[in-house]
Amino acid sequence: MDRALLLCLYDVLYSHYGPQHWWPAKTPFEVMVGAILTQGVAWRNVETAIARLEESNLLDPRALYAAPEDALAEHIRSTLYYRTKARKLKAMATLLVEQWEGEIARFFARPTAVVRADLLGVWGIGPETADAMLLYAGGHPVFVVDLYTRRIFGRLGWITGRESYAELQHAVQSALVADAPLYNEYHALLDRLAKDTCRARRPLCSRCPVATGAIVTCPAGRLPSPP
DNA sequence: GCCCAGGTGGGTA
DNA sequence: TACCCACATGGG
Repeated sequence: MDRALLLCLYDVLYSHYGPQHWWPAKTPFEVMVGAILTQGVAWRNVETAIARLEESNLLDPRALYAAPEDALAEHIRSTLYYRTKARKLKAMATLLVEQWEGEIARFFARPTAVVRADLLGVWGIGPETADAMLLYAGGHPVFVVDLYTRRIFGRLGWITGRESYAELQHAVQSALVADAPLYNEYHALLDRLAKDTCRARRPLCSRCPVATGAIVTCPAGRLPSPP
């Protein structure tokens, strides 16, 4: 992954869209809950579930840990696979309460690799969810690779699309400095771009700043034209 | 009515 | 390892 191209794309997106203010949550624990609930669904479906959990005072590790799984499931029906996700939330709360007394800050205040291994050990938390939690709840400098990231990089011709999660993450992280605020904003901007283009079934070359001419004049001046 | 949305775990070849 | 499938709502 080319450092100059990555930074160029970032600059173009940031100047076009501005800061995205991710993650939209009041507490780190709410980020962790949201990271599980958003698996495989659009964020708007998650918002109603988060609101219902908040109304019932369940956006707290101990409260979630103590709540019956079936009752929990009813609160999050809007997020698809709600029974599965209720089980995932309980698994996460079990780790945080039984091993960390519900103290999120202390849980994250360890080396990135150690926290990541703990998260990946929880049933229902895979690499993308673990990294979203590390970055947006714990402030750890890990680049989150999601479907949107793959689509954008793929359409720019930067990747083949067959790379593994770890390969893509390593490619980005080794090209950029380890910088949590940068990774935070970059991921959010890629998401925004993808929603404006890929998901709307719109070609990358219309309505997309990558092809509006901004790229052509970027300092690196080497971004390939979209197909 | 039909398709798909910010993933993960489990099963099979 | 590399697919394939279940999970099971809501909006376009």
